[in-house]
Amino acid sequence: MPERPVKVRFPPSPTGLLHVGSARTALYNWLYARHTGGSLVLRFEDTDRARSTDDAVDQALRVLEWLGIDWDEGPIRQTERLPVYGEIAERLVTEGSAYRCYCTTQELDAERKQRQAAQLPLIYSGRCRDLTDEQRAAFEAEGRTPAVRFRFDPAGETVIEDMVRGVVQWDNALQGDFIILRSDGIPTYQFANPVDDIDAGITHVLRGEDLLSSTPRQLAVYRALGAPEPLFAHLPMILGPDKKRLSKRHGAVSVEEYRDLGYLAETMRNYLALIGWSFDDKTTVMTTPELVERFTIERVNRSPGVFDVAKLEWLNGEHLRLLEPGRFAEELQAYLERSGSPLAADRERVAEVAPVVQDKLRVLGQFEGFAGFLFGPAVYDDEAVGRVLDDPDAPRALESATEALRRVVEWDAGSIEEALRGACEETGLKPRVLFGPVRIAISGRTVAPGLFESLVLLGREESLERIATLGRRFAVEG
RNA sequence: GCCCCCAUCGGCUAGCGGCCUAGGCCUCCGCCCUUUCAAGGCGGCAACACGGGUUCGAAUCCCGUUGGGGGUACCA
Repeated sequence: MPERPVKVRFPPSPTGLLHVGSARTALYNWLYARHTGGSLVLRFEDTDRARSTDDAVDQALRVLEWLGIDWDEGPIRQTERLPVYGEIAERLVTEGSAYRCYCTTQELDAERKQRQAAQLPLIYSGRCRDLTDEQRAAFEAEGRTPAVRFRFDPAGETVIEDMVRGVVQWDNALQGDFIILRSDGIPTYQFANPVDDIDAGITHVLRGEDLLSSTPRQLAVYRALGAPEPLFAHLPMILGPDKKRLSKRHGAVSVEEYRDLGYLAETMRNYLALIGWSFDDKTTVMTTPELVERFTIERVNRSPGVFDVAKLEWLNGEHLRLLEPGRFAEELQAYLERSGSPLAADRERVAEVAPVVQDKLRVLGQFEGFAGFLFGPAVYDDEAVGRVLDDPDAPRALESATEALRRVVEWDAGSIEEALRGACEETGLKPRVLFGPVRIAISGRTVAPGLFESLVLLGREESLERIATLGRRFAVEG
């Protein structure tokens, strides 16, 4: 095989939301193209007119953009190239590599049922393989519109050397003649896919393992057309926690959902790369440039992998912490805007608060609940408040904290900490006993950013106000 | 039914005949730190599916079994 520069492609069918499995395939193709200095072609396989939608195309484009996966050619749509497939199919018919098939769906179904019962492989019988001109004319006269079938030579076997699976072979007798052009003239995947790959000069086909068994048919098209064959790399499937094919049943399955939950694109690239590929025995957290530099097909593994949200979440925390503080604030702001959060309006505040939450969040979506009290009135969690009300030391804690905070001269984290620790000594209360009620008083919850930083951001007046408000509840309820 | 692929801790994986009393990461469980939570530090539980071979030696090679996945469409 002559050396050609690497050219890969990502050909989703726009029939729904872009799945994490498809995204992983897109990522691998992109990483391979970038790693090798090759190019990536984006193509929408929309020959299933019933299920393909423009919305799905737009959505895929948006996801790819968000993921930072860019392409060098396209996007092209197969429905824009219909005449091309028609011409090539016609050529194959003329050359004898394909023929018109007049069988109806009902006839085909009946045939299949028979074979099923006889425990035979479910392939087309070849009934229309060698029709005479008279027979064809008769069918036409009946009003039947033919589909075009590829004449698959049943002799011998098809062998490929898959880049991840090694040698894989199939008995050609078990392939059967497959349809390349439906009776309405629209090409099938088995045909349009290789035709486009040939036209684009694709050198490597990296795709999901679910497409492995369609390889012999596509290769047959390459051969019939006398085109140079690509190298194949079939990637392991991504499974749900129950080891079944990942689907909506398993929860979030589209990339967009993870984006909306507050995952970083950087995290998705890192995580997706790790299902089915590894750099070595100890590297987990990788930036995208590192991924590009390190990605090779040789290290792609063969076995299917389970999509593990827990690890994805952990990894997102890692990437959040890796962000330079300014970038973190930007990501946070962008996320809040995109998700329509009211907090997004106060950009300055977001920038102020960002530093105190950067090392605590795992996903950006936690921000509102975590730091919302710094943007407006605290939302009091009943359980947290109950904890304070049940605490016999709480009134004293709130009181002494109030006094200490009143005395603070410079309202900064250091001075506040000093003052509150002083209050601990005066009252003899342990830090956790004294700080706990204060935290709940100002934030409404037990889980929040650092106490001192929060007090600084809230300001003295508001802080004291909130502490007093909670204190008053002892009079009423306590 | 038929064809193809796969098989290491609960999950992601390292391992490409001796370096393996099987390593890393996530999860989980302890402990430490501490201002709750988170983060961080330390430690722990936990796997070569099974059965035959080959070999001086097998997680690594071969065969079979079992299990899982995919395909078998005028879907892609």
